[in-house]
Amino acid sequence: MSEEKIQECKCEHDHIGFVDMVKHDMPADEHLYDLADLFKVFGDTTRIKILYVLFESDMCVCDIADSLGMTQSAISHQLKVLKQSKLISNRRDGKSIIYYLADDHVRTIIGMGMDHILE
Amino acid sequence: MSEEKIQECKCEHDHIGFVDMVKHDMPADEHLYDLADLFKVFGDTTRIKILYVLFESDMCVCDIADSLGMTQSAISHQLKVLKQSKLISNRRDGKSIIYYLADDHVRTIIGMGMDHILE
DNA sequence: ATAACATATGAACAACAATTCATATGAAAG
DNA sequence: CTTTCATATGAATTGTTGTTCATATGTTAT
Repeated sequence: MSEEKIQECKCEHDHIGFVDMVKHDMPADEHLYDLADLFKVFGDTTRIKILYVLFESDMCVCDIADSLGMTQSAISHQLKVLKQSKLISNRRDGKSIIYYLADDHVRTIIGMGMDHILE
Repeated sequence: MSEEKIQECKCEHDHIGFVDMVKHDMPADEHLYDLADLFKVFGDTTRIKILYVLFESDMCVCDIADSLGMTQSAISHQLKVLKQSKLISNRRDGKSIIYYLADDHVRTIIGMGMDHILE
């Protein structure tokens, strides 16, 4: 046990009550990690830009790279991250791979974020 | 200009059209940074846990630390981050500083995230 | 088959972020 | 005013992440 590492303060608030309440409604650790990982994906301007680009139209990798003025490799790495989070998906079209938004969660989440920063 | 660093692909899609369209609807760089910064805040399990704790009740620093089994210092550092993003706010109550959720964006954004990871 | 092209990937490097530890601040009680 | 307590902060450390560079994969066209 590493309980002794955490200092107990002596403030007058109801420790035990809160701790129990929290334990009850806190999601499972696994879900908390997944949730943080999802938000991490939105926490990078390159990925946000890619998502905005895909708001407009399904698009191949090289067009995304050109649109953002970045290298194909950098974009490809980030597309992989976005795909792992199931925010985007892709299909082949001839030589190109076309990426597109997987569902509407992306728009909603980014919309909520925008609402907050624009107060 | 560093335009020559970015390679142009020769795929048959309508480059110029897309680039223009994107430029039109892409938010200003400043907003994109703010947006990414906001999501970065949600991209850490410690901060997510703190927010969940505050869903239950306004709470002082030491109670938050105890609830999560973490040191006061670690929590205090993260509370600062959360406050800078205006997700939480605080008030003094005697010797303690009580933190509380600043508005309902937090619940909505985390709710959207949960929706996505739970498919 | 072979060449050309679009995309993916692995390793390396640099920038960043989270926790710890030690200590500072600042309110409250004696 | 001095002590105590709750919180804040700075520096150091360690782990993580984004881009670049070089190269691999796999499809299409000749």
